[in-house]
Amino acid sequence: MPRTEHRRLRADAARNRQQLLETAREAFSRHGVGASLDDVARAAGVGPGTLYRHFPSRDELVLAVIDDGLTEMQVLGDELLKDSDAAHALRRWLGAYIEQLSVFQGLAATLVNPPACDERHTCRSALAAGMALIDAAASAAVIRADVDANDVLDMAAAIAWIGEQPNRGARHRKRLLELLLAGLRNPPAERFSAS
Amino acid sequence: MPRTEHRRLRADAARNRQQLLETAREAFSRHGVGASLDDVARAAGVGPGTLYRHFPSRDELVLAVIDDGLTEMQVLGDELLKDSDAAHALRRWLGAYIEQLSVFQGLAATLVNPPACDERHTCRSALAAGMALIDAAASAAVIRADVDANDVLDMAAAIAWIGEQPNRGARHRKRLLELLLAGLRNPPAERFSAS
DNA sequence: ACCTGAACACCGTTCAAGT
DNA sequence: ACCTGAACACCGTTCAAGT
Repeated sequence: MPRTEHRRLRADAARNRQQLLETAREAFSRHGVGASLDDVARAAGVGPGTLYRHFPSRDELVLAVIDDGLTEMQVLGDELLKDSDAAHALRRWLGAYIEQLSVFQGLAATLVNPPACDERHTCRSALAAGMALIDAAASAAVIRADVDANDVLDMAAAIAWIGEQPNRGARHRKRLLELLLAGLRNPPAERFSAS
Repeated sequence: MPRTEHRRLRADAARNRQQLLETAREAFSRHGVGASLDDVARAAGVGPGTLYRHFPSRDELVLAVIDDGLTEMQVLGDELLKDSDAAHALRRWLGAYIEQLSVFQGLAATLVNPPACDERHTCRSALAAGMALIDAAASAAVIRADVDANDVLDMAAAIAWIGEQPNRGARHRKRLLELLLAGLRNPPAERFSAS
């Protein structure tokens, strides 16, 4: 069952909520996560107050819209954890994560924002799955053991952020992911003298 | 002479322009580059129309405020180009560049945006200086020769972007820069099988 | 040539009134 | 219990009138 109906709602309220989610997805696709919430409410056929009742903040609405995608990230992470090739598993997951953060313009910022992406959200489960993969790769010694897993996830989000800038796209994301992976794979600076 | 007076202006116009720049710097420091332009104009003692006359867009104002900082980046780049240690020079410059992009919340996005950072701006000279350093490092074989210099600059901006997110800061930027440098220094994936 | 500030359009958010 | 939509505050942007 979809997590978007986890709470018991009156029939009309559930319908409104669903309608808001669909309309919001459409609006975010077209105009990014900064799309006008007034327009969303209007297109969903409800008053602005109804939107705010269901989703107290923009971030809340954004996270609800991509809830399914985040669940997929978690499921994928759990599956890839069984993969015997930890390096391959990590690359796959990070690639998928970056693409997930790129479905709406401005989405990366929402996921990187701790107040938005808190314990109540699927977002956290997705990140936890990613951290497990990073840890596994470190244990298998296919990446360095001295990197902070949160830094890796931050870098992935940063790559998605770059990709959503003008004149950039999927190709850039791929290249930058390779750059990140190269940095993970290799020992810290030797030839680079500190400061 | 400061580039902020490159055009001849009537005395009162020049004074207004200078006042706007100072007030804007203050506002951007406090509220990020998204600060209210109305407030800036009010605090500078001019009407909103005057602000728009001097700076047709927010990006234009932002770039004017950090113009000196960008010039410093260019000068630093030119100096470091003479450094015999190309790896050290690159690290120094990228570190300074990341810090420069972190002086205001949201600044990194402005610099990454091509329509904002175009040929008329000091911003381009700064980026050119950085690219020269990257090329020099590649020629000296202290970094891989197959990385796109623009990707490196993008990554630096992305690191600054991460650093301006909640719960992150200068320490994160340092760590992530090391991660980037490790990726530059080392050959592309071997152990990581493609796809 | 430059400045002023009213005016317009738009948006997020709240809340009293309704069902 | 939930919805409605008017109302409020705020902001970017323009432009006619002024000096």
